[in-house]
Amino acid sequence: MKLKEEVNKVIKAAFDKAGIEAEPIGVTEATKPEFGDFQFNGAMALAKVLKKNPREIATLITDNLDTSGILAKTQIAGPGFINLWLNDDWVAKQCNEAKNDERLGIEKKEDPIKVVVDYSGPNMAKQMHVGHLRSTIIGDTLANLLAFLGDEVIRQNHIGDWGTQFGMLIAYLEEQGSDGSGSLRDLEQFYKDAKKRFDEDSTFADKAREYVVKIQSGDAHCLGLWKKFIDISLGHCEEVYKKLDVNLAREDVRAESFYNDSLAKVLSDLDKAGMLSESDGAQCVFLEGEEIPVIVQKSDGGYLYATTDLAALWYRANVLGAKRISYVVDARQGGHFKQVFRVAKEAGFVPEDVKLEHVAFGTMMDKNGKPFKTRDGGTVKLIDLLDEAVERAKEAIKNKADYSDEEVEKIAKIVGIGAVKYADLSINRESNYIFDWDKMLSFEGNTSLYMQYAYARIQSIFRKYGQEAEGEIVLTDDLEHRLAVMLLQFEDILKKAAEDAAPNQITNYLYELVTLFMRFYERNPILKEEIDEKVRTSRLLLADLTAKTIKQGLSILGIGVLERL
RNA sequence: GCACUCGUAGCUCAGCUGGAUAGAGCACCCGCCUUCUAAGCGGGCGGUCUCAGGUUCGAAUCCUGACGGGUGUACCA
Repeated sequence: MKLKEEVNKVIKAAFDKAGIEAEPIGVTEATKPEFGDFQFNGAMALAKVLKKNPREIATLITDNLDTSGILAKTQIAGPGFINLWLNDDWVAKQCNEAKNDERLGIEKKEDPIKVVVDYSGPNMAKQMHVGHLRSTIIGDTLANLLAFLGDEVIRQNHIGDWGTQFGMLIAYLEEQGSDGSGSLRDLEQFYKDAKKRFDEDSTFADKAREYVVKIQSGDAHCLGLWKKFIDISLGHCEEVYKKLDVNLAREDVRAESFYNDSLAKVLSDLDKAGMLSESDGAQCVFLEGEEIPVIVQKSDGGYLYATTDLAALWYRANVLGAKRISYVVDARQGGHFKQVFRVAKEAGFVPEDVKLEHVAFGTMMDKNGKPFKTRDGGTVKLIDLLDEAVERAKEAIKNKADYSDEEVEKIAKIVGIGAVKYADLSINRESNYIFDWDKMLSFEGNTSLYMQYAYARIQSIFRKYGQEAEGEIVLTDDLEHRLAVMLLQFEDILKKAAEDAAPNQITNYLYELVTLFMRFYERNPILKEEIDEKVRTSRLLLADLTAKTIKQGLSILGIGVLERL
């Protein structure tokens, strides 16, 4: 239900009827319940244009507002605010329609486009650490969200599998024996050991350098080793994805190496476009207004990540046919993407109508506001964080109820992982954020558990009720009214969140929704004997729609719900 | 130096297409389980929205500047 749009239509109709030629600005949610459901603040702005005082204009508008349909009541307040109350019957009717619809009344986009969401992008030479969390889950959420709204989403995992360090790594892998899966269990350690070997033994170092060249020239033996290394390394990532319940599969992997054969063409195309110039022996693109050029080929002939990104942009726009390409990458790469996007557009690699966006996110800091490191200067491994989250959830559940071990496992996974994801998704992605182990694993207040708990409570009501609720939603008080209106806002929220690529708008909404529901739950009993049958049915249905909305919202965030908690 | 970004309660953060008395969570204090799950609900405490100008009927929100944190700044990704 595009709620705002419906209300805006009513305002527009009033404008037409009143003979006001200006296009009305959109309504906004009322800032307080006393001010109704929505407010229209356009009267003040029109004062100058129409040369009338704002209250007069507000009166003119309200006199022409149709209060026989969507709206029940209007009110002029302050300098010329128009407060709008939605009609209970109309709201109830919309809720009734939503509850009978699989998609909760949310239509699929009429004009879907292909969208590439580039996220996660782990480096194959390194263990995934907490810093990779944001890209992975923000990207996954964005992909889920766009897919739900109807776009054709193409997930792309641009893994780092190419570069000089792989010579060293595969040389070391070879030395460690044929299988490698054992010594590769801890990639961080493996890298350190290989590096140590590289630094201490010149014969090994020479071999490593030789292997780099060999992989790049397609030597079968080295390529085989490299593939094995990537396979094992990617397997580690997939273990994390599985634990995180992230929708990234093998077929979404489009590694750096995939673009290897296109790099020379990137250069020649840039040259054809007359954008290439040499500087200090390197091939560069100088952009107007930019101090630093985009280097696409080093003086030694090697290519750089800008070159790969250009090849990837070309591929995504022309082969995959994407109209929106979203890179969910650390904000520190903002300068890089700004330049690469410009080069891609100016060189015609990407058509004008394709939207390129860097969905940037802030850096993780420690409690002192310094870039995050563990005490010993390392990084917190993502897999350890996830395991710890599940462990803590387990502890919290154990003394709650008499669950079987199996149930405890299942619940702890959903609760623990949900908490970690929610903690990350619920903050504005653009700001830096402080990594706080305890906060991330907290189950109090604005956490995923709060939503899961509300969901479980609702399911519990239905278990107790023991039958399907048949009937209609009828709103009987202000709290039910507010809850119902909030439920109808779901689509508006999702649309905005998709546009802004901002998962925290969804968490904010869910939190507010659930807060309202919790109050409703406390104040408006459902199964008590003295409750009128029709009221009971209506409340049951309202609770049901709330549960479905929570479930759908959390599902977009990649967080599960439980029937019992 | 230049560029980007952030600065809101003791702490962690919302709010930023300009709107009415700036909101949560945590922490602290008080109240609520014979009544649908107390991982909950209600109430209290807590703010010169970094500072100074400007635009506006109206600024936490937009603009300019200062200060402070973070980040980036040609052959790593």
